[in-house]
Amino acid sequence: MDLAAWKVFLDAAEFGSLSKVATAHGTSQPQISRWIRDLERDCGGRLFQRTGRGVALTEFGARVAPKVRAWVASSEQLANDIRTASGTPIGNVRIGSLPSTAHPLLTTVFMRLKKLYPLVQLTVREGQGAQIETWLDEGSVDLAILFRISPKPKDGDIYLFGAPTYLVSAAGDPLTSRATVEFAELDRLPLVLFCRPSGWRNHLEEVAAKHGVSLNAALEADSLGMQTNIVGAGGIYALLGPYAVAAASRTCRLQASKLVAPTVHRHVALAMSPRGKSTLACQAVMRVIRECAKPDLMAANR
Amino acid sequence: MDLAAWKVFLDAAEFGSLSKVATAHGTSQPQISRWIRDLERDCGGRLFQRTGRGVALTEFGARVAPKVRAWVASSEQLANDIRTASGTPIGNVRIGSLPSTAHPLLTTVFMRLKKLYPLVQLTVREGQGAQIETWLDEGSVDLAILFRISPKPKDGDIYLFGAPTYLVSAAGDPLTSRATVEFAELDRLPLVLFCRPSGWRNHLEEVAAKHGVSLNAALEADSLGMQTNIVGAGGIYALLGPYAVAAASRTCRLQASKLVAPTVHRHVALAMSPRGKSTLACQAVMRVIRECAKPDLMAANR
DNA sequence: TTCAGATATACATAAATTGTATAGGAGAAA
DNA sequence: TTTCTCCTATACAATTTATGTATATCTGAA
Repeated sequence: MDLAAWKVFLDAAEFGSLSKVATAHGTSQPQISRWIRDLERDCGGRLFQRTGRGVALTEFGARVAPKVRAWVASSEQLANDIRTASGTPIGNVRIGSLPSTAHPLLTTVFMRLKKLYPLVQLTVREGQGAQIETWLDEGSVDLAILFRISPKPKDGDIYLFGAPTYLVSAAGDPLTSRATVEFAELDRLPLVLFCRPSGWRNHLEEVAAKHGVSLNAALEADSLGMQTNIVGAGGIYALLGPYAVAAASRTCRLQASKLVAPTVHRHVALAMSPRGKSTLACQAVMRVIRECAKPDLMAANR
Repeated sequence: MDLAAWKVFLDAAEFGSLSKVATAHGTSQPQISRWIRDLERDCGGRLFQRTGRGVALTEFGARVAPKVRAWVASSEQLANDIRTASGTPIGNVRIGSLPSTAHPLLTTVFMRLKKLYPLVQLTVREGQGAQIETWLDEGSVDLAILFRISPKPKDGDIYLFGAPTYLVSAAGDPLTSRATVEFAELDRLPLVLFCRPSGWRNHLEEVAAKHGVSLNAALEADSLGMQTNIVGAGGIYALLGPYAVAAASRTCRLQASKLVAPTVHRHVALAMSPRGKSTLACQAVMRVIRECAKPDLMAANR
């Protein structure tokens, strides 16, 4: 009764493909093939029918799948119970984060965590907003740090701090030489924007429409590095948060001006996966993140 | 959540000693030590307190032990369910057997089993009567083949066939030259008998007392091989069943005479462990054993 | 303080797991 | 039907992991 192998079995039953399971688990396809073979050897019967286009549960496989599902759930429940009972946060916590906030916030979190809870292991995946949300829903990350637009937290989200939006250009650009720039000035300005679908992109378009401003998406790029370099070359502008500006400034000589009238505000939020197991380790990481996100600490790190 | 490791944990909690667990599992002590260490690493807390005279559960260990016990039970339950659902007998079946009946009965069983149910793996342990009963009670064997004296089966035992008792001597001995020998003739005869405690030994003594015969235990030996060789050297007699006689005859030149007036009868019985899991494999093995024990087949193999 | 009995560690060896490359098959499309 | 494509299974080499032996270390008892 190998827990990992049976979890693979359940995944394979769901995906209908060993290759996809291999990708999802970050391993090779032959490996999955062997694990399933071993399970079948131990059971004395075929669990899957190989169809040349993937795998499908046999009648036997379908019969045991629900029992296995229940057992896997109870096993993970027990693992959590034990770790909770130990009183020491331990285990792996997976965080999905925006590239811009990964550093320095998560760097600080990591250092602090190592000191306070050395047994907690952090896994950080970087991604764009929509992808991080997908990860959260799938349960492939436990926590996420992302932008929220709504002024009030919901779904158990915790708002860490607000993030105004800056118009970013190459150094020396007259438009961004002042401390602030009005939203209306964005009209027909060549912008590099994030690819759709993006909640942030939608929000920008909405605000623009409300103010009769037409956004000119000269380029769509999800890569922050690419946005940065394009903007650095001059003649094109980006709309970024403070972290992204700070990070980008280390690479190119840039100049940023705060967007006002209206200010476009986002919130950096800490979100939990709805499928999340609320382990001690997870709680500890959340606690540390909130501590590290205190404004005074942030200022010191910025 | 490694099932095997947690079973070791439970055993260690019961025995209070890693060394004993190692012996019971047929592995080395450092191995057990490492498994426990790994469990403790994964849990984030000490499960055992090392006392210099073994190990004792910590408060934490005591707290998780019942949950682990329940989970281990449910896991094994599931394993059985799955194998039963497969419809194919599979898995390991452990049989405790008397040395005398291990061959040829179990040899035949093994061959037949391999043909009918190739996925069933047999583990045969040989031992004396009392030890086999211990194994049955402990659950360290699933099935046992042993002697029963009572004329009627009980406890779910299945009687395979009757086994009369023979007086065995070296070849050429006048006392055993006839086909039968009367019980009364055993009086003061130098005998090699099985060690106490032994149900068989007790039964012999009882019968002897009832007939006013005094048994002379010139030697007590549980080893069948030793009994055989001693008897083969002459001047001393043994009381054995037909299988033992047949097996011994292949080693030494012996002569056997059936004990009568009264005949002392035992039954070769198939017993199940009270803690036994009635798997398909176990049922298959029992079926095959009963088939192989049919008198006509036995005669052909004798 | 010494001794007996137990667990932990070091290291060499044996075994298993894993990934890459490749072969073999079953459906889909022409 | 035939070809093509996508997927699973197998061979093999390299690495990692697990295991046993010998030994060190520790704790409680006399």
